Amino acid sequence: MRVLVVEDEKRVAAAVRRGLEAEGFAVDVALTGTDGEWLSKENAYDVIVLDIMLPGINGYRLCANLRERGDWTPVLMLTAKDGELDEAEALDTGADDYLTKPFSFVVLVARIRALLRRSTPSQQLVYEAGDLYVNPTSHECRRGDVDIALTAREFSVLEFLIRHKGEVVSKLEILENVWDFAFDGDPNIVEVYIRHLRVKIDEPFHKASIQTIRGAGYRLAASGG
Amino acid sequence: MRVLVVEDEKRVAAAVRRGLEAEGFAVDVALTGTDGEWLSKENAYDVIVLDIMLPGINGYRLCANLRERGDWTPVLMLTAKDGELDEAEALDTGADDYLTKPFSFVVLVARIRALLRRSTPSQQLVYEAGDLYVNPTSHECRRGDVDIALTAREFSVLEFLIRHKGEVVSKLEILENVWDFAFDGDPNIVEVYIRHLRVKIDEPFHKASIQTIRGAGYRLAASGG
DNA sequence: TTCGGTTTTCAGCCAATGTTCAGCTTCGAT
DNA sequence: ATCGAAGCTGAACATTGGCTGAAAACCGAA
Repeated sequence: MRVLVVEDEKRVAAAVRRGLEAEGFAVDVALTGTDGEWLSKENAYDVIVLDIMLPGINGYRLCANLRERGDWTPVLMLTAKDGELDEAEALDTGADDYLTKPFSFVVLVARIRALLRRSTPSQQLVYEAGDLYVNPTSHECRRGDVDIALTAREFSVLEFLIRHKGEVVSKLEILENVWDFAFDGDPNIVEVYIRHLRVKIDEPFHKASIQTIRGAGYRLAASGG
Repeated sequence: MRVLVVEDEKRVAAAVRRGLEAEGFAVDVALTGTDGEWLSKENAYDVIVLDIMLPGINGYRLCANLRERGDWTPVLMLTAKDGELDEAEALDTGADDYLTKPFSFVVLVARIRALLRRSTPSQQLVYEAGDLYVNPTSHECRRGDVDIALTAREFSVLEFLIRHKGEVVSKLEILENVWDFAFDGDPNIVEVYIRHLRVKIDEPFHKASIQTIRGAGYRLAASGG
């Protein structure tokens, strides 16, 4: 799967690239609208991630140009928090979805997958570890056949853990992937959410699927604890 | 795998080179930012390790220049303990990760591997020596099919030994690789940890996989003792 | 605006881990 | 057989990392 990222803030570009590559996408980055336009003509991408504010050609135009020449590659627009983007305008120019900065990897990847699913149906992702079941698409979580209600954050943390089941993931990795990459609060928050998850998905079932590896991080037992 | 190390403190540069070569990387070292820039243009590296404070072009600039010309080789930034690096700034210029001095080889190598894994997913490393099994990714250790719980330090020491199974490794090497560069405590600590490991991975199984080579160091039997 | 749920901060606590140390044992050279 | 160096060991001590409950801040819906 090839993704083109057009984004001038290097930091965001690098972060997005990292996140997507970790997911197994092949990523090209363009730092200006002009480069982006050129790359999009040269290559066939499966998705284009497009910032609005760009040197050279801006995101709206670039997207409009694509559609103009009959290129219907799914486009995901990125936009700063306030104003800047008029949702209507984005969708008018032919974008398929948009995302407000700052956002977390988990959300970004989810949106991209959603776009891909539209163009290439099939393969809906669900994760399992033992009798633990997590479906990001429908936002469902179950242990055996007991439904478990999770808040958005709790869900993201669990999703990240289960995607890496059996591996140790450090608190920092969790923080970087689940929170905005701009997040600079107390890393203790990860511990707090681990606790919430344990209370919801482990303790009632007398399980211990979330293990602490002191000095290294946490690990979700691949077999469900 | 080719690594470029740009670092002006000769001592650190030499240490890093040694450590990485021992890991099987091909290492080029540049002592100034200018040299580093030139080398990075001439050759295709898999990772670049970049100090911030450099004569000639500094680390930030060098990294920014790379990205500017569309080179997205993973960059790991090195930084002195306090101030100097603003994490945000490092990531702004397009670095993929950063590491605060002093750091240990094991950590450095782990970070580099993590970066490589992002660009080339899959291949998770596990080590074996006879019936002894060590998996750094999941932080698991097993003798036969008995799980063994190790602390972070113990694990690092064992990881180092098993990566060099069959070879004699000196106490100093262990110290330099597992502890921080700057560690200046009692070298006896290595003996202490060897003891801990023997108690956990050998004695219960009536094995003697960690052998003492008097006057030279230790050796983990390649056949598992 | 108020309210309830969610997210985040905070501070104290506890236990696991890391480190030092001093005395002991083993080894090998003489 | 003796001696010194190297290594072993158990215990004491210091430090850190992680846990937890509660309070504060935040946010969106009514």
